[in-house]
Amino acid sequence: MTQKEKTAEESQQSGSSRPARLLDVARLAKVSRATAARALGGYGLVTEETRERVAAAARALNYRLNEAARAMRAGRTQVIGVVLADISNSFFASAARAIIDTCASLGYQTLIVNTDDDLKTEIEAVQTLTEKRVAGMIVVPSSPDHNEHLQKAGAGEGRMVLLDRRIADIPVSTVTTDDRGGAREAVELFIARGHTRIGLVVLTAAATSQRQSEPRGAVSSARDRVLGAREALEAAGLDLPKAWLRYTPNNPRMIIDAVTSILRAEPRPTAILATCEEIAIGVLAACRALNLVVGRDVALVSFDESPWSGALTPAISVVQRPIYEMGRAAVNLLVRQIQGGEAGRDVEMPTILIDRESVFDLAP
Amino acid sequence: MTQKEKTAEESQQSGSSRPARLLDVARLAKVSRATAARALGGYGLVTEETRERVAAAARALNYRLNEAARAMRAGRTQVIGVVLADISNSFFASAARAIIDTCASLGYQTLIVNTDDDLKTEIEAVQTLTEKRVAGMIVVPSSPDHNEHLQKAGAGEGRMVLLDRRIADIPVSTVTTDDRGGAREAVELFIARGHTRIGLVVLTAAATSQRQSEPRGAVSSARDRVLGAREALEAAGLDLPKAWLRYTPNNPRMIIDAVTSILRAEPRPTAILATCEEIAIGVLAACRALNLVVGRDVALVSFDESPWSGALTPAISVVQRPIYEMGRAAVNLLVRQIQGGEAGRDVEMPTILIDRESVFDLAP
DNA sequence: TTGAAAGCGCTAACAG
DNA sequence: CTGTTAGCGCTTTCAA
Repeated sequence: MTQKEKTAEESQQSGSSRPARLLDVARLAKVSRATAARALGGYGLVTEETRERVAAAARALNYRLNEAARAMRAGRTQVIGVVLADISNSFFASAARAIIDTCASLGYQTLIVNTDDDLKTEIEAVQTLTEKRVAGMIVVPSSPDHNEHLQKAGAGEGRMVLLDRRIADIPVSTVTTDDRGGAREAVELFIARGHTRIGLVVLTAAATSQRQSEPRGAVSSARDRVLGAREALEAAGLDLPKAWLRYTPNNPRMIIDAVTSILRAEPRPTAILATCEEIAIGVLAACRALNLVVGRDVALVSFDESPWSGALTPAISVVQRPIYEMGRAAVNLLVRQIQGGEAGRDVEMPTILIDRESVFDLAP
Repeated sequence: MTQKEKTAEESQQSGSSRPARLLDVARLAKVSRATAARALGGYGLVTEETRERVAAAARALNYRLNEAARAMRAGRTQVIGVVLADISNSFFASAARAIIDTCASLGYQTLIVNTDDDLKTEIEAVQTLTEKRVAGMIVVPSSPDHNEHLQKAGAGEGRMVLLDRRIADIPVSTVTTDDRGGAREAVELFIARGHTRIGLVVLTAAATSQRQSEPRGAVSSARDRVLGAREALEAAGLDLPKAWLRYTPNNPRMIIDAVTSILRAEPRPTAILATCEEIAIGVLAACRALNLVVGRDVALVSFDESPWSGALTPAISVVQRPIYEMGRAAVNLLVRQIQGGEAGRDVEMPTILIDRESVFDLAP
């Protein structure tokens, strides 16, 4: 025992002393640090007897691996960063849930950052996560145009997967849903029920106030939903006049105003496609205020299933997206990149139209 | 230039080389590591000129601090761990939003773990976070009884704050709301409107199926709401027969069953207090199925405001909790502990009863 | 005002 | 099968 290392008190009192290090365990078990590491880490060759002695020592000292040290040595953490607009939004919350679960099952922890769809915040977040040496990140990009920061981070050591929104010309794999197809089906349902005056309310952080034309910087999922709706309308020879189309930022008051202005048009649409839950809520609120009844005066389909949708009267028809699966797929793609180094392809998941009661039959 | 350290290629090509270290910056700026650290870290004494040279070098090399190394040296990370039941649940999602925001503004990142209110998962989560050397954690405890793991983690280096639920006999500061008062006010509102048959549906992970008596291990917030409701009933000389009380786990089907069985009682209650959003949704669904109309046949008050509550017809009256403020308070308490070492007191925040349309007047 | 050097706790290459 | 040893990148005395 000629070890010259600093003598740490081998006290077992939990409160007073600093947490035990590997060295302390090794000492108590009367082995070297290397052996202790092998025994605890379950790699290399160690006698069963030694292993047990080490395990006992670790238990006695209440030893916990110092992840920071391990991360430093490995040059990388077991952490995956998630950059999204707003965790309190139910879509992102569900996606986060899936991401956290999947990460946990693969031995990763999850660091979450909100951007409020602000590009500057997003750029900072990506930098911070890079500094933290996360193993990879999952990003819901706030802008379809600006991607230098993603390029830089994704190209380097850190792996990256984009979620929910595509970005042009960037070699980063992306998990999305078929928003276009979902919107198309929704509008086709309206048309099949006899609706010809169909309105569309689009939520996008790119708009600063409610407006009739697509703002610069609208994100792919929002644009795709408009595209899909237009496709279905065109196929049926129907028009989408500006009076029935609104883009609005995510603000309850402005959403209600946007819906209201559509419903005040002459003639007013008999059906509205809401591009997300917030808009659907706005449609409900606006109809209430205008004394219109959803499911009788105004047909409604909304993107994204919510626990409320099916419980309301009338039950709201929705374009359901496989949110949990999206989050899981993103993590799997990312981890495969981290571990295998393979590039991974883009994934586009199908939507499901759940037809409930909010799309009434418009007698011809 | 007789530095004997390994020569790292000082290439500026972003893709090929490893990220620049402090040493690389120091070399390029022709100073020592210590000086470079001082210049970049903004502490100690450095000439303005040197500082600028270092800054320029850092920029040129696209230098990013290695947080893992810093954490290892400091023995602690700039990360706060959050252990909660389910991030996809809107209450926790909002709390998480507040926590992440507040952490970010104070220079901390946020690691989130879901437990699904499972004690074993919670114990593991606390251990993992301890291993990661988080600066502190915010825990929504899944059980009012088992606290050894929290004691151990909270007593040692890592600081801790409990959120939403109290635990007996533990020296850890806690942020809660006045659930008892909130429930009391809600029931008082029912009574003021002439309701005397008042039902109560309580969500608790401690129940494995819907039942009429309080399960072991129900969490303080759930129990307090029952207590508060009972207080108001007693004060009015009213009874709470078992037929009008149900405890149910968080499962849509079981929630609906619980509500349905109450509404099938003879006589049936004219008012129901729902202890959370999930229950409120269940009440809506059950009423739908039974052809009862909320706000006319059944009065409803629910805990926790949701964007849907005010948009529905009838608009749902709720006991609103200051969720964002709770999360913020928890972080502030925790960070004060981390930095100042002070113990920090418990915080109980008030609720607000928002009276909308779901509590109708019961003519005498 | 700057530099040299000693570790933080862990892992892995190499030697015994 | 086990031990010795050399760092990972950073911060921080202590000396110059």
